[in-house]
Amino acid sequence: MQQRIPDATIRRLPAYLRWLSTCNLERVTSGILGQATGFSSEQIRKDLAYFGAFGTRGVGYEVKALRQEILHILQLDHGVRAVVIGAGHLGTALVRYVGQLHQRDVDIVAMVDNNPDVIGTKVGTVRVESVDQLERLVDDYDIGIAVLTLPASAAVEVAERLADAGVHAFLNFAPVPVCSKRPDVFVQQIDLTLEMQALSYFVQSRQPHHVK
Amino acid sequence: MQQRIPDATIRRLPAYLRWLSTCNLERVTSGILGQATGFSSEQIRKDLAYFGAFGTRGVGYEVKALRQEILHILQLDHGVRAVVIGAGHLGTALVRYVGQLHQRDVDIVAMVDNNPDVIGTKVGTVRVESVDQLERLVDDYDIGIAVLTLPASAAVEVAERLADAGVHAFLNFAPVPVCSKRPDVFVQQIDLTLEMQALSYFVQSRQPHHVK
DNA sequence: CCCTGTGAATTTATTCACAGCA
DNA sequence: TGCTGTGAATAAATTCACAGGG
Repeated sequence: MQQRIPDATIRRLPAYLRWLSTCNLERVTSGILGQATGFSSEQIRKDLAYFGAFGTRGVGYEVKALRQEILHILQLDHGVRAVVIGAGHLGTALVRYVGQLHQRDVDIVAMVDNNPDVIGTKVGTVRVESVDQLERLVDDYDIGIAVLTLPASAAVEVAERLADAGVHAFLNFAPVPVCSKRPDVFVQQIDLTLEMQALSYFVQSRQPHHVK
Repeated sequence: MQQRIPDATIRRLPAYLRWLSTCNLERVTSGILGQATGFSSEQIRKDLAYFGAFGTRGVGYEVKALRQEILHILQLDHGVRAVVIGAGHLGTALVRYVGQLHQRDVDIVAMVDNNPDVIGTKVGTVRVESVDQLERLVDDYDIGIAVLTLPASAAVEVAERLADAGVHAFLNFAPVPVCSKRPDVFVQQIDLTLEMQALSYFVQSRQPHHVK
């Protein structure tokens, strides 16, 4: 074995995981899981087979064991800690939203802002820290992921600081590319206006397909 | 001509568009545009060539003309109207966020909620309407896009109603697949917890690549 | 016989390489 | 010469098809 795992596979695993966590079944087949998550059964079998043979032929997969397996693959059994940079509308909304879900796989341990009025306040159970403390925070909490919800003007510089401090994974809501020159850093861009503009095309073309 | 346009191409066009709208240049080359947006110059040339030959050999592209062309391709010169369903933390944050950007290509004309306390209030300039008025709203404003920021429990049903009313494009923040049985409906899923879980994998693997 | 696991075929997307026009 | 436009080559992802164990 030991071949490279497709990106696309990794992105589907969390969807499988969520369904497995809420299905209340002992066993599933790739067909059932596919129905529930919207992917084809072959795709699911192929995705899982990259990591080993977890199923039983003629029967299917043990839900509990499969769930553990995916948690392990995604390194969610270690517990990953994240910071949200920017305590504006979007940042606070995300923190509250994630807080509502009882899901402690990825733990948001702090928020960061530069506005003295919000530094020291709390959003749910999460404290807002000063951006001056950024490096210390990353170090103290062993931060793996940073969620960027700040203005484009500030995002590039702060991302650079975070990367220097050892954060190698970003979820970037700022409408600007960050750390694009750093191959050691993984950036997932989420850009609402861009998504909506792309949707505009698909509205008219009415193409018969779904995107995950 | 008249071949099928790759999805991936359509998703890149909005990024080109944004940069063209803010670059303050007369002309660009595919190389410059690539540098700025993080894509390769060949990819940009190929993307644009699907729709015609807009450039001049040895020179590059006329910024203003190219911008118009992309607006037209994405149907953003028509003006597309959107509703945000759910006036909770996330919904209001999104509306404020998009309101801040002066960008009237996709116009958020209303929000919808079922909570009597927020119905009738305003988020920025956008009014919150009752979910009872959903169908009338879609019809009156000729809504093309719906942004779903409501609980999973309600999302499926409301999406179905929207689709019946004629909305064929969704940006779905609810952690549940919607309208998966309707090939005429295009759904772009955005799922924060799933994205973060996938990031967790990439943190450890430190793969040298970027995702757009 | 059912459902997994997997090579092979196909489709989709990206990169290369260069011909051709300003 | 410089940069576009594009066929050809490559790489990535998905679907097919079926062998094989329970």
